[in-house]
Amino acid sequence: MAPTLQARVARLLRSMIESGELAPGDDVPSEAEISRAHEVSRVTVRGALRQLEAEGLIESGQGRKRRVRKIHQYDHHAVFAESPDRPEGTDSFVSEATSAGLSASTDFEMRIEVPPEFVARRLRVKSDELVVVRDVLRFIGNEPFSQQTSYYPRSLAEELGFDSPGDIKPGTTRVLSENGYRETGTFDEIVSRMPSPAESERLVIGAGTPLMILTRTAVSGRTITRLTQTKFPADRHRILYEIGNYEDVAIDVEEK
Amino acid sequence: MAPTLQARVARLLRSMIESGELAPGDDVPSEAEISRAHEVSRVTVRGALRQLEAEGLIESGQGRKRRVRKIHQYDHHAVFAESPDRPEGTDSFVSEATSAGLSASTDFEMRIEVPPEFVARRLRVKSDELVVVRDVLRFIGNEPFSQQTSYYPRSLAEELGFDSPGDIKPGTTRVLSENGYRETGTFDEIVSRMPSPAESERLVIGAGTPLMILTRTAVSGRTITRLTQTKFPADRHRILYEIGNYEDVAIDVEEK
DNA sequence: CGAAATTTGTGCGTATGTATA
DNA sequence: TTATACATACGCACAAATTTC
Repeated sequence: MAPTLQARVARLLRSMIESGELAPGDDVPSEAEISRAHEVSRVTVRGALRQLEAEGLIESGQGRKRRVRKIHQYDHHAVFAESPDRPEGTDSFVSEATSAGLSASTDFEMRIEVPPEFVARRLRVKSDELVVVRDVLRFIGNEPFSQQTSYYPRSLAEELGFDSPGDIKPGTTRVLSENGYRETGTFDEIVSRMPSPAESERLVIGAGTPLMILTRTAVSGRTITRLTQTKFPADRHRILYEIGNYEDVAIDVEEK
Repeated sequence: MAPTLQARVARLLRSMIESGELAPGDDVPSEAEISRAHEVSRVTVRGALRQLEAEGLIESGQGRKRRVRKIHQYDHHAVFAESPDRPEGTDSFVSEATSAGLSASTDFEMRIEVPPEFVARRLRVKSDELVVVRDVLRFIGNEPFSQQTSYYPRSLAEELGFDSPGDIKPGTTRVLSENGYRETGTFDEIVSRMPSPAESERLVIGAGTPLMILTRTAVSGRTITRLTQTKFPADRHRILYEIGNYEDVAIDVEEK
């Protein structure tokens, strides 16, 4: 069977991107140009471009020229990211970003609410029991970077005194650790899916880029201390797990 | 600003899905029906449906009715999946699947080739040096499940005798382990992106579902023993990391 | 800085092809 | 085989945002 017109146009543009003829950041030819050059209707051209956008290769917006998407790459070191053994008052996020010469900031919010069903299940609290929620939206410059929501059993938060809306700045794992709840185990779940419109807006996610969602349930001895769910726009993030001893060999992991 | 027509239609259908009025597996009303009911053109309806498809909420295909997507969920236990301490001749995949009453199978292929650049870098071999490649495509029933490619330094493969195209069935980590290369450390990278057309075809991935890619570099003492890259269609997979001791509390992690 | 040109987004109509039911 | 439903493809017009002058 012959490939369709729009498939042919898409393949042509795709190969231009993959070969580097169209480099990240470059303008993609306009709909009109492609239409004229290949003598196809604008509908056909849009069909082709839509495919490339869905593949995450290009980005577009009303009035803007289409561009070949460029991808940065931030690393989330899952094993160490929330370690209590780091300088006071810093997130792993802020320290990693500033050391790379980037301006990082966070929006912080705290509230007490009835937990979503899946949170209640993992924290083993009754579904009508309240939990303390800490919400962090992280930025690099003006760009949203990740969004994180943590849930704590209310009893635990009360015991350690972070149940008041007065906010305790970064370092809840540290507070837990210093009060006899050092984490002894973590259970991480990683899934990926396309963002909802609300998530797209909040995290400024273009079409064709998925969300990675890391859900960590942490344990101290026999106590479940927290559930933290982090949403990462997948075009800017990589999640790393360094396990065991690999330091003798220094694995080289730049890019891709 | 007033939302556009297609945005309104999309929002309406989305809320029907989220509320459960349209359940997973249900037929979505046809383009013609929606067009008549809301008195909008078919182009507008298609615009709305395309958004929902890009969000991964519905699936479509020429001639078929659109359906609300249903998602299974298979768990990849990253820490234990490739442990050498499992019964001979099984992968974690086959054993987990068959114990759940599912028919699992694999397509296996072995070859020797010049490694991609990122593989050479991680394995620390010269980019013109050959590596042994083992390729596995896993199925549940007739449905592709995941695709995995492993790379081994040729010298190591020769030493352990799995460098001939004669194929060694599952259990390379076991062979390594039994010959003095028990893994002492792993370095995992997890990224997510939309699949290329080739990947979509091979793994049968519908529009609106991302790929999760897990790249593991394994180390035994001072030797880098392998690089394994696994591609998971994100609608059917969850990657889990169980770290430390959490067994006293048995975290409840069904669904979502 | 403001106006004009460009570019993409939305929206209508119509027709034909093709896979599925 | 027939009917249905989606995919592709053409034409046109205007709106909205950005880019360029």
